[in-house]
Formats: sequence, structure tokens, C-alpha cells
Amino acid sequence: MSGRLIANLGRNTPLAPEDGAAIEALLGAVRTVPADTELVVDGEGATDCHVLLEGQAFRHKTLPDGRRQIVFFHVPGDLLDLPLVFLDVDYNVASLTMCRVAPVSRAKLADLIEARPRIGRAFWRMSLQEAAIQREWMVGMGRRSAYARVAHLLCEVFQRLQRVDLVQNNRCRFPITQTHLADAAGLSGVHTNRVLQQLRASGLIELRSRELIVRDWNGLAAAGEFDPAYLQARSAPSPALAGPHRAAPGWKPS
Amino acid sequence: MSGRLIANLGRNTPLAPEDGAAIEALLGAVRTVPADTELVVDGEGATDCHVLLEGQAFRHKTLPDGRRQIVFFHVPGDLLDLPLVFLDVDYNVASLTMCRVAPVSRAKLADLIEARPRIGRAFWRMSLQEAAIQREWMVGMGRRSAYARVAHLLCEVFQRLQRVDLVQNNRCRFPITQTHLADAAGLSGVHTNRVLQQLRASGLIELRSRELIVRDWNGLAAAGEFDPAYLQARSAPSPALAGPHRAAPGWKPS
DNA sequence: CGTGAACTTGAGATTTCTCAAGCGGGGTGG
DNA sequence: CCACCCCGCTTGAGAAATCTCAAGTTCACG
Repeated sequence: MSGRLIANLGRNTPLAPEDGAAIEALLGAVRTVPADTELVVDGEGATDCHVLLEGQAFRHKTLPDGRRQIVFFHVPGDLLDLPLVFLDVDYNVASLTMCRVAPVSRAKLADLIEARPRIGRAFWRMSLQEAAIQREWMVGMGRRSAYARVAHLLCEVFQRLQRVDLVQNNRCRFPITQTHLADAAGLSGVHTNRVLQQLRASGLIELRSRELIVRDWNGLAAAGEFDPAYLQARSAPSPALAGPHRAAPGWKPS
Repeated sequence: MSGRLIANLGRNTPLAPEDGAAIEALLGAVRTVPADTELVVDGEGATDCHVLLEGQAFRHKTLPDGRRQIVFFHVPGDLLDLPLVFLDVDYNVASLTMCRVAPVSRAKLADLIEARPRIGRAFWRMSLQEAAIQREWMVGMGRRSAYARVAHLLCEVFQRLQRVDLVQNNRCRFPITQTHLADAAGLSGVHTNRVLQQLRASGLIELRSRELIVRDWNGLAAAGEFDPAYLQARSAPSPALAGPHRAAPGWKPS
């Protein structure tokens, strides 16, 4: 269960069993928090980072007058506040569902990253992939229609959930409300609602009562101009590993 | 001259002279390229990263049909393709002016980052700061008006140029055309033009013939809802020092 | 002095927003 | 067990922001 982070890291970078063990050893007492709770608050000088073991969450920046921009959706296995290891965090993280979260000492994590190249590399890749996802969102918000933007977002979340085995039969739990989707896409709630209706009417998805069913993946990807390349979590230098899915060689959650 | 990268890294992380020397030692033969040249092309499996020693450049992602989204502006001292050290790059970089660029072996840079914690930390911070800037752009594109977005962009570029001493008397060279600005803000060229006229009419800026003069910094910052905190001028207390939390609030000329 | 890129301007077309209201289901107190 | 309430969703319609198309105009540069 708490092997989620390791599995996630290991997806892109081969980790030896002792690497996994070293990371696990840093995890503090698991905390369970309800939905709609702020897990990470910026500018709080926290001493711990947070690993999301279970549940879903999102990063957001909220302006003084209440406008909110969601900048990332988290799936299990994500480190919610990697920046905190070396800087301050500039965003908040809130839970979408009940979540299980484990703290990791920021100082110890920094030490581990610096002491073990393989682990360091794994975190570098995780961090750089986040940045790549952010860039893709920028393309969406700057240059794609509302329709494509929402479709793209659905594709991304769906695919990332798929990677952590949270999709069965093209169907997954989907605690992201239309308001969240709107705040992520930079749209109003009303317009987001209309766009979703179009997606439904086109037979691409079903979405209701916190569940998403993708009826036509190719159609949805086309609607969203979704090219999964930017998620392609493969390491360039050591193309030793195969397929995009599965595999965390050398380490299995115990 | 080629100390630019070191100066840039050292701005946030104390580097010892030997660290600087180690980095310098990796720099390859400096290349001079004209304006409007692609410096970095995604998916090319390059073996070298690129340091921008002089000149200005921008990162962009261009869609098949020609729509373009600029995702970052570079100033001297920037590493143009840090992601390449550990992954593939997912964007292109093009020059805005004539540029001087030095190659750095990706493998050697990776080794150096892993071998020297202080250097590694410096690159981590650089990378995380980029990510923070990207998030701020997301907020702009998703939740700010065209007017605020453009003003914010001007503030950011201006301030980053200031840090590398490219501003004198509130005045700097500004090779970013209205079309670039439009592609960065996610606006049409026409609308960007109109927004700039408003900014000029409000007495906030002068902008013509590739030069920007900020006439009213506070006014411009207010128009752009610009809070420099996200640029993280200062490093968070390093875990080793374990000082009380002191988030770098907007820097103030003291 | 010619040329092209960058910048301006005008005006109608679209997308997206805002306001306002109504619907629906699940959770809760009575 | 039922009524009520709240949140998330839906719908309608006018308003606003932004876009596109289509011409000019300016200016650096050869």
C-alpha cells in the first residue's frame, strides 16, 4: 500500500530494492483526511513533504478575490509538494476524496536525493514530468477551445488514473466536479457544463455521480488533441525499459 | 561572460568557487546564432544541453496547425533545456535576438549534479523555479483578463531582466514582439495590440522599437496583479540551517 | 527608395461569461 | 420515515471579452 510512491518513481527509473526500502523508511505516520481538506498550504514553512498514498487531490492557486486556478491533479503515488524539498511551495493542495497521506521529512528527503543517485534521478524525473504536464496545460489554456481543453483534461486524468490501476473497463471513480474542471481549464462553470454535454452527446464519455466512463477513447483524444507523448514517462538516457505501462522492476510493494 | 550561468545558479544557492569552476569546465565551444533560430528542438535526442550566455530566447510548443504557445522567456544565464538531462524535452527554444550559447554534455552534467550536492541543489532550485513561473502563467491564462495577463508578463520579464542587469533607468531592450506576447498570453495579436495601447495610455509603459520603458512600476504591477513572491528570489532556509520559517515575500529594495 | 515585418485600426462574428433561476439526489434533523 | 436543505448540475438569455478578417501605416534596413 505504501509502496505506491516507490511504484510511481520506479515506473520511470529503475530502483533497486534497497532504494525502495530507504524511501519507505522515511515515511512517517500515515494520516487519513476527509475530502475537501487543505493538505498543503503555501508559505507555511512546513518541515515535511507529503506523499499521497490513496485518494485524489489537486493543486491550486487562489487569488485574493476568490478566483481559483487548479494547476495539477494528483493521483495516488504522487508527492504533493516536491518543491518544498528545496524551496517554498507556491500553491495549495486540497483533497478531492478521503485521502491517506504520509509525511516525509524534507531534510531527510533532500539528503537521500543527494546521497543516492538512483533515487535522485527518480525524483528529478518525477519533477520534470510534472513540469511537462504543466506546459501542456498552458498550451490548452492559451491555444485550445473550451471543448478541446476539457476533453484534454479528461484524457490526461483518465490516463494517469489508468497507470495507477484505478481504471477498470474504461471506467473510473471521478471525484472532480464540474467546478473543479472549470477551475482547471480556466472556464466558467456554466460553460464547462455545456461543453461536457457536448462530449456526452457526441458519445465520447459518460460522466455522472462521480464516475467517468470513456466510451470512445480515440474520439475523446481527438477532441482534446491529446497526444500522450508529453506524459511518456520514459527516461531518455537509459532506454533499457520497455512498455509505458506496468513494471517496477526490482521492487515490489510488500 | 560565461560566468552567467554560475551567477544565475548562485543567486539562489551558495556555490563555492570550485563548484563554479567545475561547471565552467563542462561548457563546450560557444556558438553564436542569429535571431529567429531554433536553438533546441524537441524529440531530437540531443546529447548536449544549452546554456544561454547572451541574448534572449523563448520556449514554445507549436501545434500541427500552426497555433503556437510560448511557455517561457529566457534571459542570459538560463539553461535552456534542463529537462534533457534526465528526460526528453517536450518543447522548442527559439532565439529572439542574436545569442551566444554554450553546449554542456548532458551526461557530464548529470554526473556533476549527482556528484556534488551543492551543485545539484542549485539546479534543483533553478528547475523548481521554472515550474513555479509556469504555474503563475497558468493562473494568468486561466483566470486573469487580457489586460492583466499582458501586464503581468511585462512585469515578469522586466524583473527577470533586472536581475541579470539588463535594465538601466527602468528601460530595457525588448525584442519580444506583440506576436510573441500574444502567443505567450494566449491572445490574438490584434487584441494584444489593443491591450498594449491601454497600458501606454494609462502611462504605465512605453514600448516601441524593441525597447520597453516602465514608467510606473507600481501601476504596472497592480494592473498585472503581479506579486513577485513566485519568482522566489531567495532560497528557503536550507534544512541544514534550520532557521525559523521566513518565506521570501516580495523583495523590497532595502 | 523599395520592401517586408511589425504594428494599427475598424467592424462584424464568436466564444465565453454573468446573472438568474430551477432541478435532483443524498444526507440530516425531526 | 419523511421533509428539508444544500451542493452540484442544468438551462435560458443577454452582456462582455476576445477573435477574425481585412486594410492601412510605420519603420528599420538593404
